[in-house]
Amino acid sequence: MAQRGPSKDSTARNDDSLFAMVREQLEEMILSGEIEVGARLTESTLAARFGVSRGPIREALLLLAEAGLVKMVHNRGVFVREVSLEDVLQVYDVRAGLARAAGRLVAMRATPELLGQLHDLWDRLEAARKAQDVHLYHALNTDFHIAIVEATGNQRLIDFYQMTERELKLFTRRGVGGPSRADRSNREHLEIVNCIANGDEIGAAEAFENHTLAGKQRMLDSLSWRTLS
Amino acid sequence: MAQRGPSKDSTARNDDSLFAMVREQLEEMILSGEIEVGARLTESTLAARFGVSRGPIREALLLLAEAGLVKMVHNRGVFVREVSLEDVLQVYDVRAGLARAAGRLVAMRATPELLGQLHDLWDRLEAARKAQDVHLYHALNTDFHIAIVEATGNQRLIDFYQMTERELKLFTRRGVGGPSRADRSNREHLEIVNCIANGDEIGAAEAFENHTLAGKQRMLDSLSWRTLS
DNA sequence: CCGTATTTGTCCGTATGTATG
DNA sequence: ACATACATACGGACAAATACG
Repeated sequence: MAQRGPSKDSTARNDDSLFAMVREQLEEMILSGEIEVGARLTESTLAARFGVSRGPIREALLLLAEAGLVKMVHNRGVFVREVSLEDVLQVYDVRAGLARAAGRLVAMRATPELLGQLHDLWDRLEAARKAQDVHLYHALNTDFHIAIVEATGNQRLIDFYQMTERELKLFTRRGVGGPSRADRSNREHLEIVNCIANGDEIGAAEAFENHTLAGKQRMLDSLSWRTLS
Repeated sequence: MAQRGPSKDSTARNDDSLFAMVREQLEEMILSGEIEVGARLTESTLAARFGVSRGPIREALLLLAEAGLVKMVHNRGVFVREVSLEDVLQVYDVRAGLARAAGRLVAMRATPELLGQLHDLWDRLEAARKAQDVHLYHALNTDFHIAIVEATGNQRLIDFYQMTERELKLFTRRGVGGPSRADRSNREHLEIVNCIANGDEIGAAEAFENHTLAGKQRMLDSLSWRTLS
């Protein structure tokens, strides 16, 4: 009897293990908003939904809890974590530090390929800004930051940054709005690229750090704009 | 039949769940060196050792893998991770960024209690330095850094810093040696404390960041000293 | 306040995949 | 290269704890 490999009903992917697959799918469902914030995740329900046993489900939930996406309460269950404004502000402060490290490291090992990629991303950011396409700008903005962080080749830095990315996405997925001041944001992007191109470690570190802190402030501004309007 | 609560043979602690208890114990065994680097961790063996089933063992191992202490290979097993020199250097770079964020944040919310604690730690560091007690200095050094990071009240920053702490401990537990230049290290500590006391955000950030990068260099120096001697 | 139902936490059995002689 | 042995990955079932009526 086929005890293994239940053939995965939808979006069949041949990943390492079942719990890794479940983890990815659940993460996507949570971040996309398919599962609402604060909702309860029942193991047996998920097991039926994914067509697997409760074992892999438990393991996936454990990893999601470690990643901060869900909260496990002993003998009570797991719930999608609600990220408060204070949480987000703290995450931004951490990101500022990570960004500084990334800027410093990437300026030491800038390749023509990376600079080309960044310039390309900048052009598309500029286009999105002029077209006032907030969603596209936001997506490209994330890509730009990730590209720099990944270019450091520092795996822990990449992991940490991705963790903050997930947490921020969990917060902002209910909709970012308001005037995002993309003009200033993209000017800062350009300064970062220039510092990297010049091999200016200190400048790149400072620019990326300040860009992150400015992003924190911009998010606060756009939030207060929402409450006022 | 008592399916729950197998009475825990040694060092009985009443924690939340079995997997949390197993995780703590295993982490301690790995970091203390009771389990050697590269060793294989067999589920059934651990299950017998801890007096629990393989379920909680799997979950604990999963968390340890996420923390970077062990490495899981699909359908092969889990092994205590070997931390290379490159890994450690990368961790130091990340810590530099985290330290900068911590310095900036803590200078904004310095309390007399914290300053008293830091001054006390500094005095003890100075005593350990003069007594040339390398082990004590190292332990106090860790306490000093942790105290600053925890004083930020930023939970993610604290978590990230603790992760780097574990990874470094996994590397240096085979013995740090050589001339550690504790005189310069503690001078830098004093500068950090002074900046915090003055509410100098930029200075504290810069001092803590540079102290971390200098620590990276000092570790490199002490390592080359070992290979030469 | 108590009984019942649902869910979590845990244990055990079995098939698959890898390593070894 | 083949067969055997062992460990992992998963599925299923039972007891305790919580939630609800």
